[in-house]
Amino acid sequence: MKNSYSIGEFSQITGLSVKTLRFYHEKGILVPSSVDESTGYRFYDASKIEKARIIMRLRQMEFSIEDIGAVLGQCADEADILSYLERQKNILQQRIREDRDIVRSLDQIIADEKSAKEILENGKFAVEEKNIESILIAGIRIKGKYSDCGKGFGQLGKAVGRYIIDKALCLYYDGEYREADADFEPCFPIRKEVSVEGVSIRTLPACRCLTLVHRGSYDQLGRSYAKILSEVEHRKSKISLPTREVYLKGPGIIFKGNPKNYLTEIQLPIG
Amino acid sequence: MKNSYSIGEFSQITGLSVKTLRFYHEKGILVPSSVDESTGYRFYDASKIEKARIIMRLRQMEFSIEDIGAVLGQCADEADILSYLERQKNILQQRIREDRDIVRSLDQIIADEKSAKEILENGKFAVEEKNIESILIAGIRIKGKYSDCGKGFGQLGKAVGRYIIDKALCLYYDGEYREADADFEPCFPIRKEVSVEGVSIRTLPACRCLTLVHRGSYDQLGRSYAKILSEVEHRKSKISLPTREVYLKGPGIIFKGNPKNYLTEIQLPIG
DNA sequence: TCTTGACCCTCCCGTTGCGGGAGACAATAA
DNA sequence: TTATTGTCTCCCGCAACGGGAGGGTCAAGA
Repeated sequence: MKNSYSIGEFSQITGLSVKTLRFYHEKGILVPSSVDESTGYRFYDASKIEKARIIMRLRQMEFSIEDIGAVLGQCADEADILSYLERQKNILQQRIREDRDIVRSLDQIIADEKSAKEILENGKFAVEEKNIESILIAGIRIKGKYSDCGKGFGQLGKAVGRYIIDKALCLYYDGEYREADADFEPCFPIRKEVSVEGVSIRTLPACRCLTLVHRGSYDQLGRSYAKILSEVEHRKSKISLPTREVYLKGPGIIFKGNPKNYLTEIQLPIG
Repeated sequence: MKNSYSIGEFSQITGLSVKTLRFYHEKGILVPSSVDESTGYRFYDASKIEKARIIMRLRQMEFSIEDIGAVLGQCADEADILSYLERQKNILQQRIREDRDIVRSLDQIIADEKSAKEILENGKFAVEEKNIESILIAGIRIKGKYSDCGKGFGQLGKAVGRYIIDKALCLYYDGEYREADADFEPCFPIRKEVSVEGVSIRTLPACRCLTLVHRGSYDQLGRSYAKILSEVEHRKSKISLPTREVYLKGPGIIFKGNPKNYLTEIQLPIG
């Protein structure tokens, strides 16, 4: 058992690369026991093995070199570094929270795209009668032009973005198309009741609906309305307000995409 | 509404810093609509605003510049980038897992240190009679020298490290001190039954014990044993095997610390 | 028309924790 | 003695910018 190791041997022993050892020397956190003055060769003794182990442990816990320097300078016992440990823990927990938020958005986008793809491939694009379940929603009621709809979704996103669990929809309180003074309500299904100024949170009741999935840009929606309304007339059903549009696939969060592939489900509650 | 913005105006509009815009230009992911040949001034038109927004969204999701370049080159719709999104999600989930593991270790160390501090300050260091609850443990039984104990803990750490929920302990199956051929079992309390080759997983039954917390290095343990055994004799109690030592504070995960502050609870089960 | 201040340009350095490689000595083996 | 490792220092690169130097450009007021 020697008590003086060259940098290569010490690297073998500790598992730290030669480069890393030189770097730690430069940073002053793991200084060789001796350095040959003429050759500059570094030599480490056994006591440095323990120190190297400490540094590795701290690095595994994502401590910065600077922090490790401070810790090694001040502490000899774990009790001394409690504050450092807690700070590190907070930093990591913060990063976990951020990463989780991102993963949630990614999941949302992925799920949305997959279901849209499903519909595009297997959808019938015909009038159907369905039961719609009740959902908890957040909405902002607007009287004005349909083009203000986007603003409503923007506000909603800021207000309850964290709680959205499904695709955007819009409620229409007029029985007919209106160029101006339309009465409608952009909504998001949410997973939790929260109270936000100016946002209505409530449960939309279950209902039986005639539905039709419209494929294409929004200015072509009229055609699909014509189709579904002719079916309503044929059945002599009565529509109750508000009617709904569910935006199965619209301009995405990242890309606007091609309007030809937009999917919108028209839902008309009947009797 | 102009349709040509200087880099400063465009920076105001998009919220991206001038430096960042120049950087994105250099990387080729957000190229100005025109560059004045003589002055080098960059000019952006309205179409770039949307592109800037896309880039910001992707950056928020921690996509690298390189990936963003690839995405922008190949895709125009979210459906096209599903694979990228999933890859990104996996990367983030992996990081979350790693961070969580670190946080767990940190928590463990913090909790251990705090409870050790508590004992150091308020401990009685006298023989006490206590009820010990049953615990699920993982152990490796060893016949040899007490100094092999550390190896056992090492193996256990590798085998069930993820499931450890409390301080290390050791069971002693000999009624007396043995220099060689000692029969003992290093153990960790664990939170989950797992099966590992060579590791015994079982529930240690509850029992009533005489206990004494020893403060100091392990080679001084004999004194505390003398103290507690004299109490046993005084009470005329009978000790049942195995006896236990719980390592309340020993050489830490990071620092070895000062042996004078080590804390070891001796537990002798009585009739 | 001149000046002033705001704006823009390029180029270089710094960040973190190393890894890769060049060119030059040093130590060891055949 | 030579060949092969081992080691040294110095420099560049990474990712995604931020800071600053030193210099040219633009629009408005005097």
